[in-house]
Amino acid sequence: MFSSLAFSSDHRPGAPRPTPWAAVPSGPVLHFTADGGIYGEGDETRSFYKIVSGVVRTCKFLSDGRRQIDAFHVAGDVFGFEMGAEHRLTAEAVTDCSVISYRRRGAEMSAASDDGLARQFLSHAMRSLERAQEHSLLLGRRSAQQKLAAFLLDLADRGPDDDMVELAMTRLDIADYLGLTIETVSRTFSQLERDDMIQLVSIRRIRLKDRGGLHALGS
Amino acid sequence: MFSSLAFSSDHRPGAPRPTPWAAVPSGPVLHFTADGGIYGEGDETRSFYKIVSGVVRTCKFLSDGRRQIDAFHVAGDVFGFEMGAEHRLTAEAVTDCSVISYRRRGAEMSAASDDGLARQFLSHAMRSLERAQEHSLLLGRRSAQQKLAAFLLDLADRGPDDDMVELAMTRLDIADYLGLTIETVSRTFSQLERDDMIQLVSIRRIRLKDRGGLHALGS
DNA sequence: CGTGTAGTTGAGATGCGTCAATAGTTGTGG
DNA sequence: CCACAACTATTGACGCATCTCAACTACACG
Repeated sequence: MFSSLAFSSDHRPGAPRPTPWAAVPSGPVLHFTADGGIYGEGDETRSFYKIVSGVVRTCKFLSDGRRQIDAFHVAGDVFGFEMGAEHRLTAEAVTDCSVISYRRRGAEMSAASDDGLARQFLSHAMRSLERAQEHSLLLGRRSAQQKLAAFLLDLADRGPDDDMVELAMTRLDIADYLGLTIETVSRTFSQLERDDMIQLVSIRRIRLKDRGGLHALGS
Repeated sequence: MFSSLAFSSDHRPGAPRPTPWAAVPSGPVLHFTADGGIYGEGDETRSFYKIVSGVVRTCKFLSDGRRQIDAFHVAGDVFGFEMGAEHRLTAEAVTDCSVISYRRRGAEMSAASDDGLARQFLSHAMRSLERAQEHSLLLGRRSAQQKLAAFLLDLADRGPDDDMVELAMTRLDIADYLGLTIETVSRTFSQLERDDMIQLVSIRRIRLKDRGGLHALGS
């Protein structure tokens, strides 16, 4: 099953969402423009963040410039929470976005006195772990078609319309998330359209015409 | 850097290790023989485990029988700790091994009253997450040579001898961990030997002849 | 209406998978 | 100690999925 695909949100439209980190003193709301950097690998972990609006990617880079995107984060998601002194990933805005920043020190002190908060952090970490493990299965053992199908189904599940997907990210982002090249992503979209499983309505809009078929690809 | 490769232990020989989960009431020590199942995906999470001796793998299966090994766990490592009611992975003994089982209920109750314990769980989850993310980078963006080189260097780092690696697992296990086939693993070992970077002393013993070269492969 | 960026498509190369044969290793029983 | 079976690993030949390089197209923005 492709229940998660290592996205960072369980948010479903209409589902009630607990107010996270209520006890953590929050900092200002920050705004970033598309492709703007939020923090880099190795930066000091002064804060972590919760998205108000927009999409954020967290990723790692190889020395040759290639990139592996770890996850896409959407409204309500928390990212950048670390135990160590440095961020292990880079965070960048995929679209224009607004995020609330929480002071790390504040969170740690709160956790020391607020047991429920420690629980929330743990719960968050375990959900992230689950997604990372699902993502490993996808990266290690799936074909390009299966990767794209799972990706689209996952996006559809969290969007408002079950059959229409709005892509916030470029083909390059998708490729770097799925461990492919942009050419393979593009060709595979075209192939899925020829197979009548999807319709490329516009460059950033995809209609799922055969969810059953897409799901079956990943058997 | 290949600092971790998603293995589950930071243990270095001789390094002091804190006694984890001291406040959790521990159950009996269990013994498993090589290739024995410890728990399966979907099993109720009654317990989690700490390894006394031996090696354990945690993995997921696809419907076609293919497997993605998530991590190899060695003495001192904790595995099987979950938030949900069911295990999301399968755990199997790679070698004969002994593990201490901890009752989940006990752990949760302790965490509710023991703040330090909640912290330890969080710390464990964050380390697992870090490894899973490193593993995703490896699976998504590395060649077979780079995967094997990183794997060997990681094993060497945690073994007693920096230049000699003892493989507890079969080629199939290695392949399923790195997202390859046994043939590719075997061929790549042979190629690395031809390139004078390693020596296949015996089927389960590999001498690293050029750590610098191996490291450089992953640039 | 040009210019730049993002996406698509094609042709060819290649790395890894698949299938198949061989070799080595381990365990068992005579 | 040897013979045999079963399992594990290696090697080769070949095919295919994906990557690479390159040309072309579509769209956004001045």
